Amino acid sequence: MTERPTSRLDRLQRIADHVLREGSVSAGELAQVFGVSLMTVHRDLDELERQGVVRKFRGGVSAQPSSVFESNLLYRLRTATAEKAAIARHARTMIEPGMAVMLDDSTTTLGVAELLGEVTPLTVITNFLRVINATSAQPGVRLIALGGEYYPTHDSFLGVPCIEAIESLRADVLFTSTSAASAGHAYHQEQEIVLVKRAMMRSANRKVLLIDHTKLGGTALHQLAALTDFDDVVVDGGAPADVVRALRESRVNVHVAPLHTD
Amino acid sequence: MTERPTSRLDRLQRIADHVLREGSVSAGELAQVFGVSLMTVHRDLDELERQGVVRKFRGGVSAQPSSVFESNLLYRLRTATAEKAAIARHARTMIEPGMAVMLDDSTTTLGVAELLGEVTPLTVITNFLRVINATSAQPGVRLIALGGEYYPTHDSFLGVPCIEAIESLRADVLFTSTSAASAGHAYHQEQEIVLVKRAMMRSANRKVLLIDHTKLGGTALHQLAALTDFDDVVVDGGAPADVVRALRESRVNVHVAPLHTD
DNA sequence: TAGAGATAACACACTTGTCCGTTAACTACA
DNA sequence: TGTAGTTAACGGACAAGTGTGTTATCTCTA
Repeated sequence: MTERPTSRLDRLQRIADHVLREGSVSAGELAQVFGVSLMTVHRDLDELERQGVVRKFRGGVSAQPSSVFESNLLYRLRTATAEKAAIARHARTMIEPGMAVMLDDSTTTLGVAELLGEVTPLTVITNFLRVINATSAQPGVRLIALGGEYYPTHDSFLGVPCIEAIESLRADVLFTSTSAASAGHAYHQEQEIVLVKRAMMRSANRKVLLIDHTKLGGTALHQLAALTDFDDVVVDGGAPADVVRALRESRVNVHVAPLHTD
Repeated sequence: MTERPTSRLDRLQRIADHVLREGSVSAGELAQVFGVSLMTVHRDLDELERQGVVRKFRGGVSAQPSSVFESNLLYRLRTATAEKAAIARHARTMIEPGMAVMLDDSTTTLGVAELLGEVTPLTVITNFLRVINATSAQPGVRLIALGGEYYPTHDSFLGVPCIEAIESLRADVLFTSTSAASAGHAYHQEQEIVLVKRAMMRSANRKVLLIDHTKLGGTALHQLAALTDFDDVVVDGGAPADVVRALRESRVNVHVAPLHTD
C-alpha cells in the first residue's frame, strides 16, 4: 500500500501524525506504508527526532509526550497555517503607520510580521529571531530587538535580560499568542514564556490575543491571563459559533477573521 | 578590453575599486571595461548603491565619501579577509571551554564566531545579528543576545537598551575590533558604536583588540580607548615590524597572527 | 558471533536559485 | 518631442542544494 507521491514536508508531517496515532512503529512498517526506502525513513525519523517530535530506539520510534513536542517551533510552523494567515490579515488592519508594535515569539505573530511592509513607517519590538530576521531587511521598519538568553526550541530570547528590556519600553499595541484558551483564561506550558508575555502585556497600551480555533477549549500548565485582560481577541472563522457567543457574553471583545475558502 | 571572466562578487569589488579610483564613471564605460552588458552594469551599480558604496545619477555613478562606505558591512566583509581569518585563528586559542565570550559587531569577530564550535561548551554574548544567526544553530553554545535598536549598516543592535543589557552582564573575555589604530589609541567613526564598545570593555575581565594591519596608522572621528587599556592586541603577520616594535615599546601586549601564505 | 537493524558513502535525478543578455517599455532632459 | 539613459519583463544557462536509492560497512543484541 503505497500512498500518493508528494513532497518531503508532507511526508514528514504524515509520518509524525502516524507515529502520534500509533504510539510506536517500526521503520520497516513506515517504509511500506509511505512507499519509500528504509534509508529515507531513517533520515525522516532522524529529522523528526531532531525536531523533538519522536524518540528513536533500536527497532523503531515512539511518540514524544505532547507537552514536549507542542512547544516545538517546527511543529507549530506546520500547524493551522490557513487559520494563522487569516488571523494575521485581520491583525494587520489594527496597525496604523507610525505605531510601535510589539510581537511575541509565536508562529501566529510571525504571520503578522510578514505583512508589516504594507504599513510603514513602523517600529517593531520583538524577542523572536524569525521576526528579527524577517523585519531587519524591510525598509521603513525600525526594529528594536529584545535581548536575552536564546532558546532553540522557540527560536527566541527569554529570561531576566529580556524582561528588563521590555520594562523600559512602551508599545502602542501588543500582538501575542498562546497555546490554549478556555474557561475565560489563556494558558501556556512554559514558565519562562509566561513571564515574558506578562511583561509584554504590562508594557503595551493595547493588548491583542491571536488564537486559532484549534487551541480553543484546551488548557496548559500555567495560567497566563484572563481573556478579559486583553483589549481584543482575534480567532479564525473555524471557531464554533457557540464558543464565540459564550466569550462575548463574558465580555471578551472577540473578532472573527474569515477563512479564505477556495 | 574585456578582462578575464570571474565571479560576480569579484566584479562588484573591482567595479567599486574602479569607481573609487576614478571618482566617477559612466555605465557604458564600465560595461566595456568589464566586458558585460549594460544591463548587468546597471544591476551591479544598483547593488553597490544599495550597499552605500556609490551614488548613482543620470549618466553614471560617483564614489561615496570614504567615511560613509567604510562603515558599510558588505564592504567590510570583503576587505582583508585573509588577515581577519589569521587573526580569528589566533583569537580562538585564547578561548577555553566554559568561558563567557563577548563579541562585538565587527567582521573580524564574526570570523571568531565561526570557529567557536571547536571549544564547546561556551557562552556567547553579542549584539551582532550575523553572530547571533551563526551561533544559534551551534549545539553546545549558550547564546545571550544583546537587544537594542537595529542598525542596518552594521547589522547589529545598539543604543541605550543595548548598553543597559551589557552592564548587567559579565564576560570572561571580550573580542572587539575597530576601524583604525594609531598613536597609542583605537578610533571609530561612529558615536553609537563607541558607546557600546566602551560598555563592553567595562563588562569584560579580559579585553582583546583584534585589528588587521590595514587599519594601523589610521584615525577616525572618535577616540575609543588607549591601546594599553586592552589586555591583548592581535594583529596579522602583514603588520610592519617597526610598528609592532613601537607598540611593544609603549607597553602594548601585541600578538602577531601569522598569515597562511600558500 | 550471526543476523537484524542502523549508518556512512556514493551517485543520480530533480528542484531551486543566481546570473546575465535581449528586447521592449519607460523617463528625464535638452 | 526626440533621444540617450534607465528600468521592467522574460527566458536561458549554469551552479548549488535537496531528496532519494543502492551498496557497503558498522553495531548492537540475542
